[in-house]
Amino acid sequence: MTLSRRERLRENTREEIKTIARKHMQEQGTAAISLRAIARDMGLTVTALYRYYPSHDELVTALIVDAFNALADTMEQADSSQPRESYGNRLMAVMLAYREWAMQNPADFQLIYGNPIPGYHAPREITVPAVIRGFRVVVGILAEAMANGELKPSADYQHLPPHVSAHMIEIIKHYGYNISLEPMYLGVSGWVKMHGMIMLELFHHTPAVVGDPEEFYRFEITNIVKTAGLTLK
Amino acid sequence: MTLSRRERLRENTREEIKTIARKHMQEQGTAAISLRAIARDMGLTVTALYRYYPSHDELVTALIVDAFNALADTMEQADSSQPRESYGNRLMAVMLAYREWAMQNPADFQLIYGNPIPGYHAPREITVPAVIRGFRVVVGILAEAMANGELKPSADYQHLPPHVSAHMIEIIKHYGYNISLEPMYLGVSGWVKMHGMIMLELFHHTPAVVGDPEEFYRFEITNIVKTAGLTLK
DNA sequence: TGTACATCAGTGAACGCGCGTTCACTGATGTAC
DNA sequence: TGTACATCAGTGAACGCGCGTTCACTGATGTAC
Repeated sequence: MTLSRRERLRENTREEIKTIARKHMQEQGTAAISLRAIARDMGLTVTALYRYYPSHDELVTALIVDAFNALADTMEQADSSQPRESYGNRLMAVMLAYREWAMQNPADFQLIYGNPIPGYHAPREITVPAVIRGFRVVVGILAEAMANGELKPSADYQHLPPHVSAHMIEIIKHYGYNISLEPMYLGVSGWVKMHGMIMLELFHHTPAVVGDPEEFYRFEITNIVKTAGLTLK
Repeated sequence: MTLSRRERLRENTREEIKTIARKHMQEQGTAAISLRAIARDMGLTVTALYRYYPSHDELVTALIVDAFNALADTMEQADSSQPRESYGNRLMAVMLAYREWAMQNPADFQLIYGNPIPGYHAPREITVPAVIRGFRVVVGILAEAMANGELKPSADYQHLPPHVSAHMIEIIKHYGYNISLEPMYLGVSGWVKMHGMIMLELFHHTPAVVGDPEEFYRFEITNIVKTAGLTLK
């Protein structure tokens, strides 16, 4: 579908607004996204922005959706950069890409996973599908590995508390993940650790403890992958 | 050291200011700590507050220090609630207390571990010792367990990347932790996972995935403790 | 025990700045005949 | 191909609100002789 000249200009302006909003987030934090400040930077009056986003909240929502999608894009790319049958390497690549993206886009990461913006409530019907996309990448790799008998059966997950396993099975059905409980559990368990390391690094808590956060991260995710019984080539 | 009547009243007012600031944080987020709003709630003029805290930033610093200390208090109490020789149970109790505190004081947890407040920079010489206190509890338990031969030697930590192990050894020396590298690594590795689960729960990302975040948390930390070779009684 | 003086808590006006949103408008660009 | 009209981008004033900080001040409480 081709866009008219006017529509193209309009799209450009919408993108420019988001770009400047992101710059402000990097510099002042996610709470500092301000229509007036953006307008000032663009050499426009505030009111002009209302032609592009009907309110402050709509702009924030657009930024959140963009961030989730950019993160998922990065993960998908990392996945496809490795040979299909090297499940361990694919998982490593995805996890490294996840951290890499967070470090290069700290404000966007805070926007989607950090403190909520005061007074803003994300509409779940918009953000949830975007989260799913990223998680699906991890789950997909684990499912393929399992199907090919490369996942070490862990004693752990058989003792999962009843509510947790029931809910995970529910989720698997609901989102159409084509996997069993074990890879689902492994995915979540690895994800929370990844997330902890990244959050702590992002807010400068880990460097003081581990020295080199990237080395530490790499070490930890290597262990996760090995514990799952996957081999690295 | 006894305080005069005036000094006691003064201390009360300082505490009341912080209490109301915390209430505002819970309701509006950490970025919403405002001297004017606090004064309004107390029935005072803004300028009166300047008698108690010389600036907005000083108040925030006081809140941060309080939060770190309250968290460390909770951890120490949990530790001493268990028999001295039940290292596994002590560790479990401390980790459960850590989450419990975060859930009961979400705003304080965000204040110390979440997005920084725009324009505020925490003076490290004040906050760092407060962080150390909590970590020392975990490290202490691991050290005692190790001294009593209860820690399973893990193959993992021997392959720690050079920068990481060097830095950890440095930290052990600097803060006078009386432990070797292995319990230090186990402490950090467990901490980052704990942190990830709590952060995700705090911002409502996990419930959608694991159903019951507390059950999941308990399951994961039980595995951490068992993996370290500690027994639960 | 009473009085003079210092200390302290709190006031009120002001400065200079920020924000999101509504409204009636001007002037340029695109479209239909 | 030229003209009339509709669509769109952007303006400028205004509303009503928020914030931290400084300053000169009043009036109550405590202290020293």
